[in-house]
Amino acid sequence: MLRLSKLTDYAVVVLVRLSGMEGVQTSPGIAAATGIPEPTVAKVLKTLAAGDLVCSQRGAKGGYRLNRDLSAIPIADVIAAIDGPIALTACVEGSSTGCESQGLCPMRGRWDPVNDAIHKALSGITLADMQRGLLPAFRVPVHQAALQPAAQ
Amino acid sequence: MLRLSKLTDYAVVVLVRLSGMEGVQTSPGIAAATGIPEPTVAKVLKTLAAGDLVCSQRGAKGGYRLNRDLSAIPIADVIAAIDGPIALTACVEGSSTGCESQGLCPMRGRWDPVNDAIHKALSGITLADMQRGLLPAFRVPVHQAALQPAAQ
DNA sequence: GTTATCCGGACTACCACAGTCCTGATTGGA
DNA sequence: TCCAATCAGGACTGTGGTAGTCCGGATAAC
Ligand code: FES
Ligand code: FES
Repeated sequence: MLRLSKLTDYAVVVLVRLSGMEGVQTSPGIAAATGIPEPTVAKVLKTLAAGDLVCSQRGAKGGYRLNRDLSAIPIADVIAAIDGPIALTACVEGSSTGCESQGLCPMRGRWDPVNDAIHKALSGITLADMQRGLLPAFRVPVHQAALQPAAQ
Repeated sequence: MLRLSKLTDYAVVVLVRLSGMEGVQTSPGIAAATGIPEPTVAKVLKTLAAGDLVCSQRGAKGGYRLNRDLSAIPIADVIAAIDGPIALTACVEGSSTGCESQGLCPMRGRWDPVNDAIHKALSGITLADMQRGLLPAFRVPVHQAALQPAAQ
């Protein structure tokens, strides 16, 4: 299904929420604002901090703050921070678990360009792009029939 | 990691192998030629047949045969046949498990353009492209046009 | 000193995937 | 006619990664 982890979805929500305020925001505050469980928000934020997407301030009155503007954060960075480097298959470079049939597989290295294409695609969309159209989202009725991916 | 299943990798290998010969080929034959375990090859072929990528001939002297040329099979089709419809997150259309916070999540529907961009990228690369290693490197359609969920 | 917050990790439950195998249905040939 | 080869479709199990939670410790404001 080519699906990315749910944590990445949360990360986008959290990052967009972080961009709204100027000062630092705490994990419980973001959890309350987004509806995501608090421990999960903390986990996401810690991972994002490790990926240099947000910076943290410890101690009382501490919290998290965006490191760059939303328009400077491509989705590829979020995915890489949460899910690790983008590696479609076990055979592309950068994958931890090497492929066992690298010696005789005729497709060796063939996935690399595909992987690169996806990476480029995800690097071309920033969080600011995703945020666009966010305003009416609160009152939009439940409606998901915009796309029909089963048209292959 | 945005990884797709290993079965999809096998499927590409199997399909490329199928394109080499003219007549039908059996599961054990392909397994021997590719080094992939025979039951796995059979499973992949059955799934590909269900997706109309290959056609099968039952009985003695039976086997599998490509339904279209490699250049007419985009990778998106292979992924869709093996891994199901491309759905990055649980919130995009086509996902089986709906998102539980659809009612109040501000990011609802925001992943659809991203998903569509990936789908377009994968539809622009065919198996023939992968076989040759020559890729239309700049056919990655991720620009402003891809962000409008009007196409497809 | 106390309190609020982040840090880093360990921990478990769960589910999708990978891989195998079995029982039929179909077809060609002996 | 009967048999052998082959696909069809599912059931089955082990494994690995993900989701989510929790704890003790470090840090900084008050
Ligand atoms: S399957 Fe890994 S190199 Fe081909
Ligand atoms: S997390 Fe599913 S709609 Fe936002």
